[in-house]
Amino acid sequence: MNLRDLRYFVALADTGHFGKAAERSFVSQPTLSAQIKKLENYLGVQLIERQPRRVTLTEMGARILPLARRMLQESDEIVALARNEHDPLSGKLKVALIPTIGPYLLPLVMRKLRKQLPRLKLMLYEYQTQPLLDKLRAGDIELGILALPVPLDGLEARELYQEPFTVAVPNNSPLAKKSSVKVDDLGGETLLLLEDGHCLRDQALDVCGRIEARESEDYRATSLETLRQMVAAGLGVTLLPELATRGPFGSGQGLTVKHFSRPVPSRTVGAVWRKSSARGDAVHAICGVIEATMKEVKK
Amino acid sequence: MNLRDLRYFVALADTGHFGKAAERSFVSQPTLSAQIKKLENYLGVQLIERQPRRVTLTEMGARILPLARRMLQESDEIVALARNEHDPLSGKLKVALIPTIGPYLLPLVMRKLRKQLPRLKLMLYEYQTQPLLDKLRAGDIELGILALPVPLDGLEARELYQEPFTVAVPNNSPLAKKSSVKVDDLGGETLLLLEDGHCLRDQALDVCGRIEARESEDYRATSLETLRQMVAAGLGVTLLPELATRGPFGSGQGLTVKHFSRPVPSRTVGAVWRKSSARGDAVHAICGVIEATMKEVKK
DNA sequence: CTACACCATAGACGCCGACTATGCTTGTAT
DNA sequence: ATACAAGCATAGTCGGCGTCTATGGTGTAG
Repeated sequence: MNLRDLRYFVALADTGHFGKAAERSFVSQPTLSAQIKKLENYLGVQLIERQPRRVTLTEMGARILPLARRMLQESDEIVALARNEHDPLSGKLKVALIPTIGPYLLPLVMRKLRKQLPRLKLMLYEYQTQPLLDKLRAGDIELGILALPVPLDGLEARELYQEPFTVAVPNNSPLAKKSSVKVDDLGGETLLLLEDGHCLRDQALDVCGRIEARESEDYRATSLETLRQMVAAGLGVTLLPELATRGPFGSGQGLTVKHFSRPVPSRTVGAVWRKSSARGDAVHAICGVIEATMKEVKK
Repeated sequence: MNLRDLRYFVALADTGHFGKAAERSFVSQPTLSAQIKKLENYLGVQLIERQPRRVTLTEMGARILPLARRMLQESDEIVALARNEHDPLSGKLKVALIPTIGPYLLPLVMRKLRKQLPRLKLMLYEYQTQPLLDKLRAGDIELGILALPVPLDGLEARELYQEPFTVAVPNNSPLAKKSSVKVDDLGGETLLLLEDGHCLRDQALDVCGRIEARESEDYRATSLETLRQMVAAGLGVTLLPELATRGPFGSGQGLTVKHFSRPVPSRTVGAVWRKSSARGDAVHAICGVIEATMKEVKK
């Protein structure tokens, strides 16, 4: 069966006239005639009664007509659905961010994202790097924002911005008063870190690898906020990504945030998506907005 | 858009594998691949994400999938509807009979019709000849049972049986006692007739045309039953079709039914339908049953 | 009775969808 | 690390279906 035949049939039922139905269907009369006959043949039922001056439906034709109409309407619905949302920058898009980026980056970019990509409905999730990559590969999410590099198998990545690390120290620490802090100055300090699974933990260890800072064995923070509390309590120092020290998250309450002097250690924040993803346009649009926002923020 | 493409799409969504979907659809893998691509192109939307080891739906694909399924299901419904009732001897069939035949013929044939054509749902109507022919031509009914001949424009007819006329006389009439009655014996009698529009009226006038029976001016019966009452009341005599004198409609209650001696006047009862009707098979099946029944009855 | 309206049939043609063969990319195994 | 296997895309070819124009056949109207 063919949708085209159903269209012919409906046109014929509407006009009651082969010639008019053919005209309305933009085909010749013999074409429509033959296709109707073929449809009848296929169904094994006569749909149309060819009366001399008029064409009417048989009982079976009358029963099939509303079904045919519904099918055609649904076919139009599919086309409309696809064509209307044909815009690649519309529809739902599932985005995941790692915990050390999400809460600090989103406030900066969400308003701009909503404004510049108003038809894109972002579904936001928060996963650590490994689960994020798993869900990305499984197709559960479309885009991940995390710290690069990560192993890319079938994935594509785009760097978004460099995020310097800062060091958070208790107010009473000697470091708090230094005008400039170098990585080497952290020698001998107790280093507070996030629990396993957070990439920031590995990045911090990497930054401090060469020096003699010892990690506290007793505490493994579950979030940057608890980590901040621990520093303020004087239990040690920690590295914080710069975005986590902005706005309401800055110094204060027993804690001082110091920027490193050059060479400033940093991490690369980027976007990751499946190479096969159908949402490449939307992904790059989002990346563009984030990049632009971060360039402004740096100024 | 093509239903075939939707079938391919659904198969692909079900299997998540081009090769398997092609196999399930009984086509080669490149064929299915190309048609899916064409469908995506037509809709202007990517439906499928081709991941290396697996095929998944895009968000738009997931939204379209249920619509596609519904369409295919409805297409199957149409086919099932047509194929199941593909039997020409099934479905509704609207049949009209004239008032002087219906009430007397139907009791004789209905049981046999129901038995031999059990899947045919007869919708019965009663109209006088002219309205019956009008409704037949208009397509409101499919089959008419009436007295032939009638003007056949685009109609087809089939004779079913000969129905002799009988004469109904009051018990106290001299005719009631005669062993045989000829048409000429009706000379001088008051002839009671149905009102205008009933063909039986014209047939009776035709039978009695040559003789000197005068029609009663005061009464025009609206049905054979009132006519019978009028005869029993001694107001005159009338012609009755034989079927209207059988079983519960015979002599009695002040009325005697006399058969004519040869040559017996009669009328031809037949079936009429549109030449273009799609229900020729059913019509002829019904005619066959009526014919057979009437042959048995005559014995 | 002739002319017209209207659907069906005939014959030709172009395009779509099908196939086989092969290429390309990715993941896997030795 | 290299070779193989899996899996979808591409290339090239072919047949059939849907389309057209021209014409036939039938019923209606003037």
